[in-house]
Amino acid sequence: MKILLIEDDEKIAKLIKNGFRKIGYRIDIAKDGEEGLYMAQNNNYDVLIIDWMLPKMSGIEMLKELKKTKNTPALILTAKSDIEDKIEGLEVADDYLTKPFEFDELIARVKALYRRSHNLTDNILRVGDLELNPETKEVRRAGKLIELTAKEFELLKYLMINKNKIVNSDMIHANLWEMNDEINSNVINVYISHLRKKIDKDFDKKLLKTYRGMGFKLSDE
Amino acid sequence: MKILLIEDDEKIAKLIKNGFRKIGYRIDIAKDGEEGLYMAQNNNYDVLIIDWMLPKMSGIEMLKELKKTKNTPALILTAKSDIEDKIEGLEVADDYLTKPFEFDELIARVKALYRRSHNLTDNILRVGDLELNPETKEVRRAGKLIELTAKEFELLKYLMINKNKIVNSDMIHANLWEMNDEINSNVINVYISHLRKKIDKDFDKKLLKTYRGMGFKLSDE
DNA sequence: ATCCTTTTTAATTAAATTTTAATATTTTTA
DNA sequence: TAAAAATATTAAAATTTAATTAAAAAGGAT
Repeated sequence: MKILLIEDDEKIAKLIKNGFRKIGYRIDIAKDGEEGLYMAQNNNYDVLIIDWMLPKMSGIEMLKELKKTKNTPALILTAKSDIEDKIEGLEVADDYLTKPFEFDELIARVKALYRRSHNLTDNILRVGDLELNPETKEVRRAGKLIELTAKEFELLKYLMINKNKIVNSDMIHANLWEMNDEINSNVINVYISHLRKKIDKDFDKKLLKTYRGMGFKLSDE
Repeated sequence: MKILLIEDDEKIAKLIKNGFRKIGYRIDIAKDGEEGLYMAQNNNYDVLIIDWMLPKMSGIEMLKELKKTKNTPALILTAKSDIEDKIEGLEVADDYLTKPFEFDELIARVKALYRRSHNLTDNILRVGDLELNPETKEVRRAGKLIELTAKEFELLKYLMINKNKIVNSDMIHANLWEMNDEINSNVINVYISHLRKKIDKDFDKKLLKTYRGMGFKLSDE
């Protein structure tokens, strides 16, 4: 999951970023409304978290502008005092949360937004006899539990969401690593290799295939 | 997809070139405005990427000149400082990007320009019962999945985009190979042969025909 | 701080695609 | 009909790309 946080207060930004990193989410940060708008327009984030009060362009303005062209789900952060008189602005947002808030609640709401927009109703992802439960983070093949590390899990989830599609390294990179992570090694190949060892090695039917010069595809055909 | 990059800084040029090669795009490089203009006028590129500051002729001048005769979509690269006072020049460009930029973003914008100019809405290409999905990179004939290598896929895509038209080896070469790749062999014939084996051999109706002295045509007539 | 696990890098090995080149086939035309 | 020209096919060489492995670095947990 890729999140864009638009928040001018560096401390809060860092705090939220670290919180989401702990649970394996990738997060980019924009420092004002304009930058946020630009980044949101030019990337495909799963969810936006936007502070109401921002330099250059308020969160609401920014979001109104964005929604003209793109429908990334967004959660607005507001102070209680703001909200009382200006509720109307919140209609563009998909959800909002008043500060101060519990971090767990922020996570829960972001997850909910993600699910809503991808219309995953807590659904288990399936490819052949391989199952992945995004909620419990359980992965099974032919009923047998498979243990994956966080990155392996994210990679598999990405491949499952894009099942039957060839996805190339750039797409994987854009989804599993943060924007400014330069990767000039073969991490992705290494993870593909690890994943194969865990999900395909002990089974006859291989689900994860390489398409040379094009990418990788997870499918049951 | 064929791109012309006009950039005098060799390092940056190489970087961009490699980035696009990774995702299977062909890219030629011009080192100054004049050379760029010449190459853009005399070839059919899908997209131009032009550095603003260039020896001999600035990117903007060059583009203004080009647009008199040809409407290749162009993206201008600028330093942030340039842009503030000279916005007016940017009107000739179809898009611009300020340095430093994220490579992913450049790719996304180039793709967007390409789609816009070709008004492609990511549609599945069809010729008779042969289908090619550029999104998933799936090729099927009569519903049956056909596996192609990267080059075979690109060739087929090119033929499908130009369905019912005779395309000759030079056109194919210009689109699937880089300009300075000298090919003095029969690669294209070899690929045509491979392609026939995969898409026509097992079927009665042959879709890919040779027109002696003229080229090849993919059609269902 | 230390240990353990995960992530990333780097080097090696393996494999498939791409290209070349030689040969065969088909079509044209003299 | 035979020779020449153009295209097809095939197999091998060259190149590129991916897989694997091991080690280093980074991150967490105790």
